[in-house]
Amino acid sequence: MRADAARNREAVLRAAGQLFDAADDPEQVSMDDIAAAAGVGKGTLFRRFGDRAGLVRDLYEERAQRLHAFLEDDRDRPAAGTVARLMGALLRFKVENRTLARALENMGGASPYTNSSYDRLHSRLEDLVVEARGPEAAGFLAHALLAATRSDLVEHLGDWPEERLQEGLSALVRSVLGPESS
Amino acid sequence: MRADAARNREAVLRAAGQLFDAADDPEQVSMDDIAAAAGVGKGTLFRRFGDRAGLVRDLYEERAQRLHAFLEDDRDRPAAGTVARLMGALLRFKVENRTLARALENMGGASPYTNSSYDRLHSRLEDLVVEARGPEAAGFLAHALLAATRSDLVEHLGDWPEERLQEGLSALVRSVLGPESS
DNA sequence: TTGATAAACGGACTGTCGGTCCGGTAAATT
DNA sequence: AATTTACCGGACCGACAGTCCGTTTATCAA
Repeated sequence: MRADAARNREAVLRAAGQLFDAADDPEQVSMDDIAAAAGVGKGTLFRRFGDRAGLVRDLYEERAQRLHAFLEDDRDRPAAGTVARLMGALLRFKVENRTLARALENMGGASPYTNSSYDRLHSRLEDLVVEARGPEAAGFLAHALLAATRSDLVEHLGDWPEERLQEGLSALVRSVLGPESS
Repeated sequence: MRADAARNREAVLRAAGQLFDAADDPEQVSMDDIAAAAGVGKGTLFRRFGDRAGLVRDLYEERAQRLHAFLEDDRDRPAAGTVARLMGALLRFKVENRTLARALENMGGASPYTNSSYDRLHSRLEDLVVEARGPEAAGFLAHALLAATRSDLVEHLGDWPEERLQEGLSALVRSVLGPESS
């Protein structure tokens, strides 16, 4: 990748990140806005990212790296509470990246599910569910846990204090994995 | 409402229903398509339904009446298994109305949550959760149960036999409400 | 240093779609 | 039959995702 290309890629991701963070609704952020804010032509956006979904996915996954790094560190902590910590961290992430997460999840197609971050979370969670209660329905239960952090649900419950959401999530985790999982 | 207006309203809902049923992706169905299929001008659509979201909501709620009628009948059946029956019926509904449900849930804003069908399901479910395990986190748990039937999840799991989805849902219900809930 | 080459650039352009507007049409009412 | 008024349809508009192509520039070999 040529140097100017790499520089522009960074500029675009940074600009898009700021615009999504500042917006209440992902639809307020157009591709033209992003190009303008990055000081770049529109063609550059589409050449690099393919389409809007690609740009949003790349930005989301870049931000999700922090989350996955945390989960990696978490591997050598006590097993009890691992799922609770994972879900807690995920909710934090969704709250901190509300608009970007909504952009990703509303993109149509199977967008909430066609990104590597989701796959990684799901397979980790599935393993933990199997460990805690056996293989029966483990795949589905892992999806169900993740569905409880869907960003439009978080948005819908926007006037709840985050603490209350965390308690709800925690009750859900205890229900699915058993009381010793906290 | 004038007679021709009522007639056109019906024609539009019927046409829209057929188009969504035939489509794989809600975005394949444009407002122009619906107007043309209904034999009606575009203005008529927007005058009656306000915008695309309004039309989709009205159509969805019309179809959901069957579901709510079933849930009403279900009130005088044994309490054990009520939640499981409700969730099962809801999943059936989502499968039978896959594309329409995706249209509703992807409409942006808090669209999956701003329709009377969701509110009714949520409050019924919340009551049942309170009855089974007390008020703690009941509201959130009811949302979480409903989130497990999100139509894009159903879509993502499109190659699972419906039976397997039902089993997963059933395992989730037993976890949240206790084993005597089946 | 320079010249050739291919990658990258940018912004004008296109097609589509949701939503509006308004001159015409026909129900309803007397 | 005349009048009113809600309703109709489709031409029109603005916005946006995505494309195209003439121009620029990084790279590298001579």
